[in-house]
Amino acid sequence: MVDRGRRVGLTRDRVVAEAVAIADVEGLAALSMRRLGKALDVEAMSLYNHVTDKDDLLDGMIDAVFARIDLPSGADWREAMVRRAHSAREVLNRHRWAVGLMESRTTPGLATLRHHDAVLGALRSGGFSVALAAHAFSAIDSYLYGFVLQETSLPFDTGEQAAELAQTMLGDQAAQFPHLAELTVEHVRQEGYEFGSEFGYGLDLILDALARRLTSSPPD
Amino acid sequence: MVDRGRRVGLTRDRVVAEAVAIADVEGLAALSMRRLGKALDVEAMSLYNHVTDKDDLLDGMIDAVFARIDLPSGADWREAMVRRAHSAREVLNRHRWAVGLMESRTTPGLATLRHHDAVLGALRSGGFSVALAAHAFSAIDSYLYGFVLQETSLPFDTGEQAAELAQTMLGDQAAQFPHLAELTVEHVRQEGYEFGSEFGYGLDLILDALARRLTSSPPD
DNA sequence: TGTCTACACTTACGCCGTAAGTACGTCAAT
DNA sequence: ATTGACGTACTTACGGCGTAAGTGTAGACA
Repeated sequence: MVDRGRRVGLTRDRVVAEAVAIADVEGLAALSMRRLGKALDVEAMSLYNHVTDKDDLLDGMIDAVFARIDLPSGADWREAMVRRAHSAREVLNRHRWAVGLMESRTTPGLATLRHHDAVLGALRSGGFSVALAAHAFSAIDSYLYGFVLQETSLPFDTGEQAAELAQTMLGDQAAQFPHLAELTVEHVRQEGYEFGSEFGYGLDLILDALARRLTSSPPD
Repeated sequence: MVDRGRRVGLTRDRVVAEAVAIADVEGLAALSMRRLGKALDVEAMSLYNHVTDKDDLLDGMIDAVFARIDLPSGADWREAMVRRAHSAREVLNRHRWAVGLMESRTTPGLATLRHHDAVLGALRSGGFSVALAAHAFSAIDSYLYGFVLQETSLPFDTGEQAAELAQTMLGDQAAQFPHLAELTVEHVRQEGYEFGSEFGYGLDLILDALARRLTSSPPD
């Protein structure tokens, strides 16, 4: 029988943290209770002393991710939004499984609530009405999650790889999809193109429009 | 032995369509090869004559969803974008599993390519440069997917339900999250509020900003 | 010292995706 | 009319999954 006296006590946090680590390295699909137990030197069933469910574990993982995103800070609301958006993008990219998982989670954890509250707070003290803050929050977060969703599912990193892949995918059907072909040839196949740099452009679009609503304000 | 002479031939399309139907009604988690086989009156393994993998099946399902989204049409690019965005939102909402699944698919199907090509085409003939069309495409789709992602994971439909839920979730911690509390009380708890109506607002933000870039154009 | 509690353990069940091999209906060529 | 190849559905089996249920033991406190 294994020596369990000297065990460093398992905790929910340790379990969740290890689950995050496994999902990062091996993908969410590879995360099973048995795999997680092995990583923690414990049988799968022992994990259930710290987690009610696999679902509960997944909830915890999402919350752990939110805890790593920088809260917005600073007097300038716009700058604060930009910084936290980039932080969020970076964190969600480091944990590629997170966005896809969000769809199925419905009960936000503490860090998630704290994060959302801070974002709303930054907007409010930037002069946004409650209604406009709600609009801004929804628009920015939708864009953020959607962008990361697309970004993480891309099977390439650089523009060159993208162009290559696009060419083989389009294949001889290039004629059938002229605009995609055009995009590939004239835009993506540029020295130094990266899809990631699109992020700032779209974010600016939204923030520009919000700024205009804020100053020339009909309050809704 | 079962009568298999009179069988209506299985096809990839029939298999995919039934898989979509099951995922719609019972959720993606309930979709297993055995479950799908049962629905088609066939053993699980027979499905592999029409589908190389479960992954291949999932690819097919995503493509089937894209096939149901209206292509943009009409002379006015903005109106065309609005219509196709609403169509996409509606379709993705009817197949709640789709957005979450997109994250893990990397090889787009025919309908998907056709759809993306048409969107780019509508922008180009609306006067967008290749570069601006790329920006617009990325921004709009990110927003679209992100919005639906959030929308489908909401455990409520009306503002009242949302407010109720928010109140119980915040609980006595309302003081800890003042801005969320404020939002709930002053905004969400309105007669007739629905999160869904946020969609148009954010979309307008993006389209407004794009229109401005288009007319006062530095071409990038 | 004796009892209680917390936590890790074992076993077992019914699912899952799919590799491998088999049987049969259909149809073109003989 | 017979044959043979092909397409398709079938059976069996394997290793892995989440987790219900029950067991054993080390450490804390009386």
